[in-house]
Amino acid sequence: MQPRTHPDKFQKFLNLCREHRLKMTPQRVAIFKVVLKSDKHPTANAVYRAIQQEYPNISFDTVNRTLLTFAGIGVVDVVEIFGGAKRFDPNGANHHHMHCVRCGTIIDFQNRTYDNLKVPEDLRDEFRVISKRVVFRGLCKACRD
Amino acid sequence: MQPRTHPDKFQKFLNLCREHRLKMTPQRVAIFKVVLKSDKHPTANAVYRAIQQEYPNISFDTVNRTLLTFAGIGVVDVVEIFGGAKRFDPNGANHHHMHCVRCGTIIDFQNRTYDNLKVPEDLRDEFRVISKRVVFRGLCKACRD
DNA sequence: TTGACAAATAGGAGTGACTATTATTTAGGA
DNA sequence: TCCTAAATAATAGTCACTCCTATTTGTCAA
Repeated sequence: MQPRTHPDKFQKFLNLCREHRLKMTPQRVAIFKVVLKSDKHPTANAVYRAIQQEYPNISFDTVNRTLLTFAGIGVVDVVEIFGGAKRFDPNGANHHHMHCVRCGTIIDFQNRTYDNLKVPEDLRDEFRVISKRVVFRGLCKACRD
Repeated sequence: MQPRTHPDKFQKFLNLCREHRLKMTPQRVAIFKVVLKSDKHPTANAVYRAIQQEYPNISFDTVNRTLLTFAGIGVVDVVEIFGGAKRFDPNGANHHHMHCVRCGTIIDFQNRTYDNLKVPEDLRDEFRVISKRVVFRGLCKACRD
């Protein structure tokens, strides 16, 4: 049941669900495992298609609703987009994004300096910041040529 | 025809359209003026509803297509979102965004330090950066209470 | 100034991505 | 084991585009 890799992530997932009184269904486990394994930033539909291999009778609505529930309790993140379907991110670590304006690919990258950006003093009264991210738009190597 | 304020922005708009061989139709002028006046980050539908006051027969498709055309030549920007309808931004100046996770409001803010973020050396080979933006997610003052 | 024509628009149909509804099933506590 | 609230499957409905086609209109060249 538990993936061989990421045992700590799976445990953290179980703990978050327990904290929020979510029932542990086989569908939820399967959805979590698919998102966790994905190195991209899958849409609800992409997760749905992957899950169907194992659960042919699962409904899209269940997948989508579950992903939104997971986002609500911090199991996954919803990623910023410039239109189109929502994308989900299992990457718990702080990271930043590059978006290719031509092919739509989103590339993660790490940067300690960006992680430590200070929120300007005058904004702290207006806004409680939960997450910070630097977003680049441009052309990836393949699309640049 | 030309808005009293922003004469330079309107001229820049005309120049960009001419450069790209776009015909200057009354619909395009009206759409540009609506987006320019908007201090929010309107959706295509919001622009459509505003335009209808002046042009009751304009079609949604014309508004949407025109906004995408404008985005393509740099007259407006498409703003990062976390789902839902595309949002457009007339603010030519470099700026950054705060998104309220509860009510969805997007607040612009200026920050010189963020404007001058250096793109990491090792990414410059992989990606040609066109724009940079810092994106906060959190709770605005109204939703925090 | 006046055609000619490619570009642009209006209206409407079609598609993808959710989102709501409802009957049925099930996880998890008493 | 039983009960109940939560979760799911199936499906209908809504929203945000996106495509298609007939008609109109800027723009340019004569």
